[in-house]
Amino acid sequence: MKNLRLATFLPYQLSVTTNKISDLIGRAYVDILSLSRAQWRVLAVLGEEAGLTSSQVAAKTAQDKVTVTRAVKGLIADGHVRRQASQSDGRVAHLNLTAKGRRAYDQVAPAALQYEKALLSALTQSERKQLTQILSKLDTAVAHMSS
Amino acid sequence: MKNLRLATFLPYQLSVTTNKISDLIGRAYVDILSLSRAQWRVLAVLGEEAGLTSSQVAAKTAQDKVTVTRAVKGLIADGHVRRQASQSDGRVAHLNLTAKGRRAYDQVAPAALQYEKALLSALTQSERKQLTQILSKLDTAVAHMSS
DNA sequence: GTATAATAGTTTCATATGTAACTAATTGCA
DNA sequence: TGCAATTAGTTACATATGAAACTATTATAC
Repeated sequence: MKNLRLATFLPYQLSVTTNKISDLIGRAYVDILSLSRAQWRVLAVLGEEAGLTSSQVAAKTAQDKVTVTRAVKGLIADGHVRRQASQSDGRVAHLNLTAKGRRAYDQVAPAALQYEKALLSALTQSERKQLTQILSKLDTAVAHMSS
Repeated sequence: MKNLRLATFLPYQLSVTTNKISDLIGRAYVDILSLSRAQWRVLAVLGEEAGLTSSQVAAKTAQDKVTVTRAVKGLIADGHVRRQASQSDGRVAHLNLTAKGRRAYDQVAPAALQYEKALLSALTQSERKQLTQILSKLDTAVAHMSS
């Protein structure tokens, strides 16, 4: 078996590059809006689709339900999100952006897309396709390995 | 400008897939050795190269110096690492694996490589090359964007 | 040569995180 | 119907994290 060298170890490379990108983009919502990454993700999915429940948000953002609970608590406290009890199921509540939340979303989403665009401009069209496909394959592989 | 959709947003995809992989591999050293990810990274670079200083470890593992301080403290406490003051520079200390640390490294490194191998087997040879190259390009791009 | 700046590393503080235990509501099924 | 098993969501706990302030040492400038 070949030796382990961190610098060429795929999971490490992925982690380092991903964290750099996350940190960079994180500034957009941390600096501008004082939102945590978890909160920004909640905002983002609610901006796409209104009325999601906490569990749905957790699934869509790939975050722990505890993380979502806390993020939502903060977002409600500062008026970005409104919670509305479900009529049909007493356990769940639907979450929606307030006008303030919508403004925050409309302010940060373009900045995020701008970052993505800048990153993607470093890649050829073919590389972009490849990357998406590779990530999808890795995702499938890791899912199999976890079970 | 197109709309933001989290599911197809590259930084998000990268983050989700990377975290899944990190969590999976993390089990190898968390479960087997009760090491944190930060500690494992320190162990890994010291396993490759002996006598590194804390700063060098921080640079090589892409971790904050505070994180390294704490990881090293733990590793010294449970006997995986030994610290040795530098003769030439009173500020720094050189870090080395103890015999126990070496054994831990020798035990976990193959497991980590095994995981990497399994992941890479989901990709074609060409995709593996592409991925490394793409990550490197993204890394360069994000470095430029940060400054 | 001495004062200033820079570097290595640690500690403090405030916050973020995941696991597990918990409450409340709903579903499944006998 | 009625009770066990699920599910949604929260709380409690232990631990992890980064920013900033701090100490000690070395390098730089004059």
